[in-house]
Amino acid sequence: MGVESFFEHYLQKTSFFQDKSILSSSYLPPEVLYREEQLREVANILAPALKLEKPSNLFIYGKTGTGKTLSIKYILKSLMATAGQNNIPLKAIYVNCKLKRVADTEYRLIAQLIKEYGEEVPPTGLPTDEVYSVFYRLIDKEKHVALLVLDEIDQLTKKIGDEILYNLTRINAELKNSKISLVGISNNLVFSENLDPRVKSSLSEEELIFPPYNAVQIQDILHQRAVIAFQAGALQSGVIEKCAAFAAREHGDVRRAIDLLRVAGELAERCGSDTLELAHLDEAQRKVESDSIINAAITQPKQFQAVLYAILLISPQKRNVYTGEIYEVYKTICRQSKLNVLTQRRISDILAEFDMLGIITARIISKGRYGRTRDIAVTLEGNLVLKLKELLEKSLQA
DNA sequence: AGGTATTCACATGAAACTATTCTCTGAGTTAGG
DNA sequence: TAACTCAGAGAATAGTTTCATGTGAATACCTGT
Repeated sequence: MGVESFFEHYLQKTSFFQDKSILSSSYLPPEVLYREEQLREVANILAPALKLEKPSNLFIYGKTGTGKTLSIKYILKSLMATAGQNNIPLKAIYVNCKLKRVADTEYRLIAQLIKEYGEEVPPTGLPTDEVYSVFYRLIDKEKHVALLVLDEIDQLTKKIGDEILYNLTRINAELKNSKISLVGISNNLVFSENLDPRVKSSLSEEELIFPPYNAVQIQDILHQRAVIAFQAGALQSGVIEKCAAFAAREHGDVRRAIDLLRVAGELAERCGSDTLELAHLDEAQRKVESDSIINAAITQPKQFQAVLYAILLISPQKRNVYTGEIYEVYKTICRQSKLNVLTQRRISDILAEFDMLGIITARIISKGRYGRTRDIAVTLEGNLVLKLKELLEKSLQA
């Protein structure tokens, strides 16, 4: 079949997706299922903002994919709608603190807030105090209440400490006209434990926990979306159930389930099937996993790649690899590809990061008289290892 | 045999350094009046 | 004299190095039997 006729054929064929965007993580459904209680609480806590009183600061905990972000966005949306109808000067700002180069440092977070108020501040070169005073000026210019939602706030403090949170809680003392309330969202359930007590007490005036969804709930949520996302009859029976079961096993992460469903759909579509079958789900799961790992690996900087390549070179022969061995191999790799050789100290950190990313499994063991080291194992399946090795080799040549 | 003390090979932490990107300031220069 | 240019001082940030300290358990070394 020629390319042209392939395109023709492609156009003719109707997709069994009706609206794929429903399955993307940015989709905001008209109704949030199984979070009634949480929604009610959040609404209760934030409602005073409508009367221009400062709502209590709120802290929301819950594992990934438990609907935290979705719920908050949902609330903010209806809150703003009400405020708009009644001409209430209310401003809601949602910031994801994890986004690189957007809000992952104190300076950038404030800069981002300034942007939300319609002004710009240079990306660097200014003292942080300067940026703060610009922000104060902007926010205090006209009387209003600001709701500041900091998503993935634990990432922020992990990187740069909790000083910034202290500064944020102190903002109100500096303001004459306006008031600002903080809503922190964290994936880490024990986040506040290693926080400055002053910060902790003022930040968590109210606390809320989002429990994981169970399998039945995940099913309903998937169903709610699948009905609009797919053409009628596009799903083989049992697909949603199986998808939900996968996710429930992974501590109730709905986002994973939705991703899985979308990828399975794309897969099924690509191989020309009329329906989304159970087999596609299995394949999708493999694909999701290996894609994310490959992607993580090849977007790493050169030095990281060199380290990973070193690991992959040794790992087939041995079950357990130690830091020292990796470092030796790494050094020769560096010399071959004209990279400068980093310290073992640095490599140690890089290995720790790979562990966090889930590319390797590392645990610290003591070999008694023979020292202490990371015990590193590659958990990827053989096929993936080969593929990765190839990609890394190519990348390091260039 | 049983109990300590050592010791290894790193881990982990903190601080300092380097390079890059960007702003702001003020001295010196230029061009027009 | 006003406008312009350009070097230098300062900031923020990422990535790294340097220096310092921590650490779990296999071994070496005792000790008294």
